[in-house]
Amino acid sequence: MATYVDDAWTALGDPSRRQILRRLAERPCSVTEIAEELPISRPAVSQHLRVLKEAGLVLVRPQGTRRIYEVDLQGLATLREELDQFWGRALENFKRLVEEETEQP
Amino acid sequence: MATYVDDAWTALGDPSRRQILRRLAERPCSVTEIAEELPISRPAVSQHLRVLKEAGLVLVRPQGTRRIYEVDLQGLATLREELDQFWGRALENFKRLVEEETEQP
DNA sequence: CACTAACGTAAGTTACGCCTTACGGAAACC
DNA sequence: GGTTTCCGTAAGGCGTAACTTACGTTAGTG
Repeated sequence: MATYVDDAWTALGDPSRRQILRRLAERPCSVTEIAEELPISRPAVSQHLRVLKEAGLVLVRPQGTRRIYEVDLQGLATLREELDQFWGRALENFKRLVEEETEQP
Repeated sequence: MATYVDDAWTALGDPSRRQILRRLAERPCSVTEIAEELPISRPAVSQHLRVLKEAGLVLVRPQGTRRIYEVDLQGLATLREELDQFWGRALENFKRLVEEETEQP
């Protein structure tokens, strides 16, 4: 269940994909629309969207000949939770270490 | 100021680096210590730690011949804030779209 | 002062990810 | 039915990131 999200981190490792996702966060739009605002070709955008889709970060909604992509809020929420958990654990261990140091200098 | 964090996302794009960071979140430890638990060589770990350090995700603390690495809570917090902002914006736009649709079907 | 342990870095190889062009298919429009 | 638009995928080139081995350095240890 969490194996899915690990790919989300890998997906966000690419600058172009982060830019695409940022774009989709503003409003859903088509492939061509995205490609026009990026310095890469349309097929390249298609491939990035495929990766983002497999990572559970975007959703597709066919509309005529066009395919409207949008952010998958659920996938994004899962990512946020994972980062939160990680952050919490790091903070815990940090506090614990500080306490141990003050107890035994 | 935010240029820094963008590299953090790239840094977390690598599975080995995520594993290293997870390890450091449990407790700070040395390079050799990390390498022993990973399927890669010690110099490889060194290189990963360098990337994580430049991304502002880890800190180094020399201790004798060893170098103790630990999670940089500040860098991690910045990352969390960025994700939070992004998530908030996506959620806003989603709500807005739903409202627009219900108003004009 | 050797000797060892722990580490960073350089050099080199290799594998993989990103991008391109080219092609084929599905839906609207005439 | 022909044409156009929009899109996904295949094939291939290419840069680079991730790893390895080899070496040099620094700090403890006897």
